[in-house]
Amino acid sequence: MTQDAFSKTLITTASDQVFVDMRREIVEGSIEQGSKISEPELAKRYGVSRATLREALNRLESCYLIERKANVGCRVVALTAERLIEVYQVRSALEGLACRLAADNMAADEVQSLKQLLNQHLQTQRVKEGESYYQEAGDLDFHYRIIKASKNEHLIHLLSNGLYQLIRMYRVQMGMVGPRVSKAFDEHLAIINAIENHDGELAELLMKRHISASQSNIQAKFDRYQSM
Amino acid sequence: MTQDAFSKTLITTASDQVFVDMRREIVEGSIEQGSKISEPELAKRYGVSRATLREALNRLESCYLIERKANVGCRVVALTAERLIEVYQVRSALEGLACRLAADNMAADEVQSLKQLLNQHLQTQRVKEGESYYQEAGDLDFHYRIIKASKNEHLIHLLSNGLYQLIRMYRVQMGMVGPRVSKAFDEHLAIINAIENHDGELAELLMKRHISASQSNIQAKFDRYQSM
DNA sequence: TTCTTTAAGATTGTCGACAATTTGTGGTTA
DNA sequence: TAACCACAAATTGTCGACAATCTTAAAGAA
Repeated sequence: MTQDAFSKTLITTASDQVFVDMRREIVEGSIEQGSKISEPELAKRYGVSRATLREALNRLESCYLIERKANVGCRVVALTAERLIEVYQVRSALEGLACRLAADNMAADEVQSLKQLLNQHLQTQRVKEGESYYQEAGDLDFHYRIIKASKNEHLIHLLSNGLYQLIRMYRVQMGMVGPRVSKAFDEHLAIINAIENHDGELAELLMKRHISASQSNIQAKFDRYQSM
Repeated sequence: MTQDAFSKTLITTASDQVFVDMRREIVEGSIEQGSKISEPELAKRYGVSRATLREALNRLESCYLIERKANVGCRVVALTAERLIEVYQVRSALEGLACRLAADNMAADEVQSLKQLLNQHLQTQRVKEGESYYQEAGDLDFHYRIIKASKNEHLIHLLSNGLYQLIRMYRVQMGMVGPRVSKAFDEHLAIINAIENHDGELAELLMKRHISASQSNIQAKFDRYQSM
């Protein structure tokens, strides 16, 4: 899988490595959602001490991938329909804000670069039809750039380090890969235009609508998944 | 100081205690903003091992009160004008959402209870004029109830455990105590009315405006503080 | 049988010590 | 003088072991 912009984490220490590895395994489902986590077992598996593992667990907790209870232990987050709605409500508000700020702040060359990304994205799409990871990474990169362009460090952190891994987890495990391609492209284009015109209000509205559509899409998959 | 609803944390372990204690000291300024944190020193001061202290530091990091760099250490967050703006932009978006959801979800008796809180709040205000903590706690409780009424657990967690301690830190250390009392009361009342009428759109707008006013207020204090 | 109690097992919380890395200081060289 | 390097001190990262707590399963009472 090609790595998306959200997943790039500077790895310095052993616990960084464990954190990144576990994050990937949880998001991709290798470590099953809702399952209990045994500290001794995982420490052995990653070849580190429990202290190091616990450091990683702490960080996984702050990005909402695991939940802890004192004297009881950790559990991987469970993907429920309710949580999906909650997360997307929050995402909509935050990314709407990011998009409005981006419309205010983004320089002309940044907008051009974003347009270029979108075109490139479309090309890849046509050539590699069916290979979903490119699209997934592409979509994420688009959102990432806009979030970055908000220039609001707190907001950037909240979305990149906090929310997006959980969103990815839903998308990956629901098998969100193909269908919404061309439609999402048009929506992205409309958002860029609003940003280019520095129309923050419109940009925010379009982004919220875009995310709302994404939510409906994933929710439909979720319902199908549930009824199997 | 009377404790506000946001600060109530269930204390089970030693690191819970250290976490709550340090949080209070950082918010109130006993541990100076921007100062470096020495793990051995603080561990000794709280009478716990470094492992326990580090557990607490991890949690302080996830509520944005300290910042860590690998192999370098922790530093208490620095209260800057830029960060204040960033935090309030995020707060406005999230609490606006919370308020809209509350307007959709809140039951009649919950609304009554909220009205009652506001009245009680006003009484206390008149009696204890000058004693600022009541007001501070009262205002926070008002916001807390609305956030809770959103019924969105993710949003609740994001605001209560994530953002509000940092907001409190600004308010406490800037000495936000007295002046905006009666005006804030009217704004609170208008918000309740919108919620009672289940007018989510209006409730969101009013809450955002209320927070925006709060921001201007605190920012003015900040500028005065800076120029001293 | 069903509910409560109790004890054994397993898991998490905490500790002190060691290893790895960074920081500060002093000396050397251009 | 200024820049660079080397070394020492201090700090953070990591480890294995012990203490406190929870879970489970067996034994006993209603």
